[in-house]
Amino acid sequence: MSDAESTPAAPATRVPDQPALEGLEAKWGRIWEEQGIYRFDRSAVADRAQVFSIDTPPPTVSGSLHVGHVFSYTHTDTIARFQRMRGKEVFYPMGWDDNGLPTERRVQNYFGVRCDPSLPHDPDFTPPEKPDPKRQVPISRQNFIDLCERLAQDDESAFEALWRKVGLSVDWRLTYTTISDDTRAVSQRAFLRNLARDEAYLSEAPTMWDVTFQTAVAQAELEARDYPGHFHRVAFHGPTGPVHVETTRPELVPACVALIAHPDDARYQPLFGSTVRSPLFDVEVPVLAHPAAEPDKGAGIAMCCTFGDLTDVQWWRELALPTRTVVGRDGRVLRETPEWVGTDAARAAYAQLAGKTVFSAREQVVGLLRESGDLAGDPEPTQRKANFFEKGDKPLEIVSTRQWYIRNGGRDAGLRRRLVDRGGEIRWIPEYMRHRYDNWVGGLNGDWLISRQRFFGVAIPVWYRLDGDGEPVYDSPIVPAEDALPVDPTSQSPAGYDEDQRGKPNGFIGDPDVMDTWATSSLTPHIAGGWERDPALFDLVFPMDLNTHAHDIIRTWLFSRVVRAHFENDSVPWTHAMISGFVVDPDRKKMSKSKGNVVVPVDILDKFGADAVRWRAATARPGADSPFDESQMKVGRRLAMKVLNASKFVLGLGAVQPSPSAVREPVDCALLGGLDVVLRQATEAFEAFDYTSALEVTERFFWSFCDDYLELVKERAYGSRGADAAASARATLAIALSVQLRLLAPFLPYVTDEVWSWWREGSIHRQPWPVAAELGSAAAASPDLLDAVAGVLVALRGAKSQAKVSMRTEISGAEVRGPAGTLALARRADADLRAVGRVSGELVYTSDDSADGVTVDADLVTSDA
RNA sequence: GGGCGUAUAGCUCAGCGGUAGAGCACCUCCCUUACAAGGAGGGGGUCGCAGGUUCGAUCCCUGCUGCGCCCACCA
Repeated sequence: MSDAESTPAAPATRVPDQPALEGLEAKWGRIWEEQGIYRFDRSAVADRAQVFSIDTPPPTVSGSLHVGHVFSYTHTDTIARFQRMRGKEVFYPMGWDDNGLPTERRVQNYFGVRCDPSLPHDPDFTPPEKPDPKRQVPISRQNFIDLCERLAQDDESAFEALWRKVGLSVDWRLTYTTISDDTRAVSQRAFLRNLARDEAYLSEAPTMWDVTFQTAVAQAELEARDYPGHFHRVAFHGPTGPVHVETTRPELVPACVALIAHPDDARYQPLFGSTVRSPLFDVEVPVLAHPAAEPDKGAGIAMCCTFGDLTDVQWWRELALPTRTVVGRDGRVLRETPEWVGTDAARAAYAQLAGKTVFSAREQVVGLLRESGDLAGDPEPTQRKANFFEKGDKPLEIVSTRQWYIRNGGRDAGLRRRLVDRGGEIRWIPEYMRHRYDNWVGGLNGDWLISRQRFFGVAIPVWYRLDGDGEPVYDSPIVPAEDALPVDPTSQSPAGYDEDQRGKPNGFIGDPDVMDTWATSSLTPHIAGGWERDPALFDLVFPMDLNTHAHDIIRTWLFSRVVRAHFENDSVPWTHAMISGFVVDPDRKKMSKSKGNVVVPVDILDKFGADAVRWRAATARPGADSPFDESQMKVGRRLAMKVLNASKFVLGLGAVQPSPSAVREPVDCALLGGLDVVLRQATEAFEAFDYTSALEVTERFFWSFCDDYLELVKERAYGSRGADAAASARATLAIALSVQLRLLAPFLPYVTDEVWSWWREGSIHRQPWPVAAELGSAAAASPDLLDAVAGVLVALRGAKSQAKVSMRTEISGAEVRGPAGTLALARRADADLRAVGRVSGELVYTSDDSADGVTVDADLVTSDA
């Protein structure tokens, strides 16, 4: 068969005998880090056009990463790797969102402590050994913040380890956190600029308030949830008899400031302008008309309280109603009897509510109303929606507080329109995600509330003068110089004041609040890109090229960055937004801890390997939700294994020299012709951020390369038909392997770099993306020939399979029937076909243009024949 | 109630004016010296429903229905 001439020379390769996926992640993770494969090298960059910069979401480190995160970050990574191979210098930082409420909450549970800002700092404090969540130890603000930082660092290490395992090609030198000094300075600087331009302002107003965390929350953090309640038919005492309202919140009767019906509602028109008295509390309230009242809701007349819901706020504002607050910031009825509760009986009734939670107060009021005869009938159960803080578990109250806001168009149609237009400057992938943005921005009904009454966050960098009576002067805050940032106004004094003037008349106080974490993460392009810290860098990376995350944070993170870049840079923050779907459970339900259907990424990575998980992630198109299914991971694993085995085989054939000039056999030309098509399609898809199609087209080619082409030419590559024919096969195999490995590299970074290292120098991830020129003149060949040959090959195998014999079975001769065109092509590979089919005799080609495909009539040489 | 998406083989998804595709699962076969976490072959679909446009519709249009997500709905 093979003489000395045609036996492949010992290849200069380092192919292991038993290639395996195990261990690749540790091995390559280490090498990539040591060699700085993914480093952003600005010295290699002459201008902005050579950079591809990515704004990737800083995960909340106190939370947990789930498979959906792995998918979404992998999507980004495939693009990053493609762009890097295309010759771009990729700016791909990772951030950790470690400030804010989630970290505080985790610290409280983890260490069993709570923050009491009135306590002094204890430098020797150590957290309790056995945290008791029910009896949290009160500690000072500084001690609390120390614990937050400590725990965040642990969490960040764990997250980084996971991302490294996934194979994200981030430059880990660029990592930022949202609580670092640098970030706090950026966040405060941007805020001060907003303040100076009147884009940020302080205002006392009714605010959505979480009673558990005792902080204000923003519109974007609201979540409407079903909440069981009862309709109570309650009688107000009118001039001509009772006026019944229906309410789910009878405990707010003492907070009632008006009854309101629709101006056209004939039932109540006679009452407009008159007053009624509230039951139990005997407070006189007007009956008013307002178009927001809905005649077909409840009794058609509503009890307006300060504040039961956002409609109450609207009425209160538009009808200039008084404020009668009865629910405090702790979610309990105020202990002190309000001055508007006048009569002895009313005061006695109020006393029974004072200090109770709204829930207990409600029961109490219902009892009292029943006794007084002001409750008509029994309360009717109802399921209603109530607004919750997305991280909270009690319905929000509305309380009037002084808060900082950043304008976002919620109260300014012109600004709102400009921000919608900004959305139009961004290329959305998929396109329809733009609607989510438009809907959200178009539906805003208030500015962005950024202050939080919490501790572990970026301080609002302002102080307030105290007047001669020690009262704060809120309308002219004292601000620090930008070069003094970051500042902590609760421990540092403003310029021109001494610390001993803090809290004294004619002295100052620091703003005690911190900014919400979104107020800081809205600046990630600025934080990562070196805004005002490294202007040359910022010019190279901003506006960034790509933003990616799942669709749930379009309204928060995405929108807030658009707002900040609009104000600060008069620009979009990035030119492309690629939005991922969710990984949902097999029933297409959202994964959540409470449902117990969360898949832990580490488990799945350990079980199938990073390449397999990445493959599965890449099969989820942008925007599309993906049901989690382990059997899909197996397919990715099989592909990764196939890459190892097929490569080993190809290299073992001595196919190591990708020299296009040696390619002359028709089948070989056809293969490269087909690869040329694939190369173009994959490149085009990647350029359009369609990583799924890039993978699909590459993978389909790769499988047929393995199943058909490789089988077809292996005998020839061994030398069965002489040196030139062998050289043609080997050159083709080497070219095809080199190109396919690079096409697969963005998806399977571990196996492809492993295989690359067997025969080439350097990391595959720094190789140029393949181009048609590498294929030589064969690229122009039609792939049809290979398709025709594969058709005959399938028919030959089918004949054996149908006869239930081994594929090794010899065929003494066979008749191949099929369309003339197909047969003419197949004939050109007659020798290869006979070799792979083990046809000892002749293949007779009989044209039959009526045939659908190719069929084979084979004479099988069986042992017992 | 408004918006968006989606509906193709048991499952996950491609296709998108010209006689239905892939992978998984299933069935049959093959231990073949790259690969048994493999290989080969095969069965399986009136492309959600009803209209319309067209020579022709899974594909375009209209309506309906189911599912999912976002928003609104707290009297």
